[in-house]
Amino acid sequence: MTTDLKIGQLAKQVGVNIETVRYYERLNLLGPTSRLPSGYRLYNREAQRRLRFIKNAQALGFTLHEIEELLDLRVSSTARCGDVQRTAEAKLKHVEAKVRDLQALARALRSLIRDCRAGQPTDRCPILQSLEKNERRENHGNRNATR
Amino acid sequence: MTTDLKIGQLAKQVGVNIETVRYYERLNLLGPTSRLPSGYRLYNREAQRRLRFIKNAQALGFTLHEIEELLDLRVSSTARCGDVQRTAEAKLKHVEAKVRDLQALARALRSLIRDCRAGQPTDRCPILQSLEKNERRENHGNRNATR
DNA sequence: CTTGACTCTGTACTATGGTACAGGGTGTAT
DNA sequence: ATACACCCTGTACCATAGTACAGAGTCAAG
Repeated sequence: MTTDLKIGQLAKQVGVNIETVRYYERLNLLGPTSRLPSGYRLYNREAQRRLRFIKNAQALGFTLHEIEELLDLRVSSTARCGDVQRTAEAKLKHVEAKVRDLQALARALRSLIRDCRAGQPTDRCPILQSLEKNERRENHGNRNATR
Repeated sequence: MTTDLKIGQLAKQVGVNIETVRYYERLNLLGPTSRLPSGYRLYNREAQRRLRFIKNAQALGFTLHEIEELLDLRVSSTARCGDVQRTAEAKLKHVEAKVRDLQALARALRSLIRDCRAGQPTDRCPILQSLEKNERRENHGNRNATR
C-alpha cells in the first residue's frame, strides 16, 4: 500500500521517537502491520490512527496500561461501550478533584506572593499552612489520577 | 521533647512507609530532627508537618523535586523576599497551567461520556472515535501537564 | 560501488517514586 | 537473660515511560 509508512516516517508523522514506537511494540500496544523482506516494519493507516489514539489518550492522563485496556475494548466485539464509559467517568472524577485541589493551592500561592509584595517577613508560610493540615480528604478514590 | 517520634511512629502517624521516610531523607526532603545515642532518628512536630506537607503536595501532582522547591519557599530569614516571590510566581504559573490542562481534560472526558451514552457496541464507541480524531490541541506550551 | 541515511536486534541506561531485604544493633518486658 | 519489636546502614530491586547506544544490515543516489 502506498499509505504504509516505515517506522521513521510514522514516528515523524505522529511526533514521537522511533524508539518509543518500538517500545510500544514491546508492550503489545502497537505492532507493525507487515514487514519488508529486509525486516523493516511497515505501518498502515490503522496503525497510524492507533498511535495517535495512544498519544491522545496519554494527553488525557491515561497510563499506557489503561490505554491498552481501551484499545482492547475496541477490538473485542463483546465489549460494551459502558465499560469504556465507566473508565472515563472514574477518570473524570479524579480530574475534577485534582482541579479543586490545585485551585486551592493556587490561592495559597497567590496569597504568599501578596505577602511577599507587602515585604512582610514570611516566617509563617501560607503554602505550608494550606498543605500541612492533616484533614486531607480521603483521596477521591485514586491519587495518581493525572500521573 | 515528648512530641518527638521515632521513625516508625512518624511513618504510622502520617501513613507512609518507614522506607519512604528514609528515602525522602536521601533526597534531602526530610531529615530527622535529632538522633538518640543509638542512632535512632527522632522527628519533632515540625518534621511531622513537613512530612504531611510532602504527602499532600504529592497528592496534588507535584514531583518530589517541586515539593523541595515549595518547602524552600518557607522564607529562611536570610532569603530575600524577591527570590521567594519569583519562585512562588513561577510555581503559580505552573499550577495555573496545570489547572487549565486538567480542565481541558475534564471537558474532553465529559464530552466523551456524553457521546458514549448513545450506548452503541464498542466498535462504534464515540469515545474511541473522538480520541482518534487527531485534533491536536496546541498544548498551552506545556506538554506533560499532568505528569 | 561507495556513501549516507535509514533500519534491525539487543541491551543498557535514565528519571521518578518508591519497596525489600540482609546483616547487624537497641530497648524493654517478662 | 532472652525474646521480640524496633531501628540502623547499605544495596538491590520494582514499575512506568521512555532514551541511547552498539554492531549489523538495507536502500537509494551519485
